[in-house]
Amino acid sequence: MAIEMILSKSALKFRANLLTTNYLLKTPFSSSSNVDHFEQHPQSIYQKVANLDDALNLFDQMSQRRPLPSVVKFTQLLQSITKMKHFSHSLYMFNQMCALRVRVNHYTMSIIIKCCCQLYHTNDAFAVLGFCFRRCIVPNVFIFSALLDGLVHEDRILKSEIFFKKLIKQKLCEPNVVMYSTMIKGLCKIGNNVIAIQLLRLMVERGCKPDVVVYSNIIDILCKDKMIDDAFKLFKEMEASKMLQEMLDVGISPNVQTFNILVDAFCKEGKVDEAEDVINIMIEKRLVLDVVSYSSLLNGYCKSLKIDEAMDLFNEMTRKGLKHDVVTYSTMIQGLFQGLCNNHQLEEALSLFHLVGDSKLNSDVVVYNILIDGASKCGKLDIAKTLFENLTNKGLRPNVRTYSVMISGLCRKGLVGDAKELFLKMEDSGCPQNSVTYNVLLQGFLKNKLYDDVEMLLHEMDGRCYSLDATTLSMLLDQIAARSLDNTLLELIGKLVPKELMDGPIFSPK
DNA sequence: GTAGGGTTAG
Repeated sequence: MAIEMILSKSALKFRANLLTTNYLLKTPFSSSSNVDHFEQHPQSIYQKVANLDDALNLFDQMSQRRPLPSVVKFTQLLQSITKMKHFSHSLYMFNQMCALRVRVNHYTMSIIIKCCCQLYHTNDAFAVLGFCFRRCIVPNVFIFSALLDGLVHEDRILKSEIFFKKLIKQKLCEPNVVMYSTMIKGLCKIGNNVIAIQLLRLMVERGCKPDVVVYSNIIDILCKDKMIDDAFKLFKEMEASKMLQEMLDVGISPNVQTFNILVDAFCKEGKVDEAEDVINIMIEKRLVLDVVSYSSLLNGYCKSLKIDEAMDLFNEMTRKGLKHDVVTYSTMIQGLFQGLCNNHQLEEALSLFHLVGDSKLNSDVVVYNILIDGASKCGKLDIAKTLFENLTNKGLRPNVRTYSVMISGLCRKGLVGDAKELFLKMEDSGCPQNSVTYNVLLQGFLKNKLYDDVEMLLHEMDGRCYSLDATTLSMLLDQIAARSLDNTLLELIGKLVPKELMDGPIFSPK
């Protein structure tokens, strides 16, 4: 079978440490009862567990029932945990489900694949396909979408394109609107907007009707594409309205979210007044503004440093009964930091953070990243350090951005030794460094005149195929000009310069 | 009972 071809390579790479392959493959077909006697919980409880502890307790209870609750209930619980982003716990629970011989199905497998992907183990996710086949679960569009999203998530856009084309050519799966939307997002991620728009045309040709999400995405990328300079701004706006017209032509009315994209686009260009106009049109059209509409405008105010307006809007949302979520809090906190970084604002940001209390809103690593970065940019490294410790104490795992902002903060204070130590700790903590981490540390070394370390790091970057960002590059060239660095390094540096910096925008010739 | 659009690092 053709699909075995897709599996063969990735299956070999399957790492047993994530999902114990042998164990999974040995688990015989289910003997889980079709009759569900676990009815004392209302239906919704599996989908609405409040936190990880509750979910794990519920899972224990369910596991002890005989006969076992249905796979639907197990899967719903699995999904709740996945939505809370406890991906490793989901995988653990999946293993337990298999041990209990729950007859896992398409729903279960698409969740498991998503978990692997979110943990940056997309190769393992592909290997999970082998498990599906052994269980006679023929991958469907949900499973393939999850895999495609995994490749996009890992920035393996070329791979995702190949995979997507393979699915179509070998008739393994006819992509639906969500899958096209994922592929379009991937293409946009690497600035391949032209191809993204071609794909929009292709999906129409193939009889798949783009929906508001696809159009919103296209409008979004047309609006915020930084590759196109100011001269093309007008074109972008025209193109955006053409899209709106097309949407009307195919009978999709712009909804709140479509307007949201326009609000967002205006805000990102610093045109808050125009964004306000759009909001007013929405109000005229009696569209109910949702948390996303406000979120975009909030972001607009913050980016334009109109912090008072942002705070007013933030409070207005509460008055209108809209619930703040992780994104609105993050945006507001970020805004408070983005001001003049004076003590007053740092305090305000921190008090907002504490105001949230003990909810999941202040257990979000993104919020911590913003706070840590903000605090260290305000010169309050001690606060940044405390936040970093708090995060770990809460059982949250710092991600690559957390480490990068911490390393950057340490270097800013000249604590390069500590920065280096943290940098080395990353790999052991299961959070490998990326190109940004390298650039941050490299800048730290340069600023602190540690030229031997600079050279060593450049070689490591070469080995990992990472590239230099514009700031690091110019700092390196300055040091070479000043003869602090040997000009024999130029060849190595040349290898580390990304093509975009040399030639400007690249458009795929395909 | 499944998936895709709004927040973070150089």
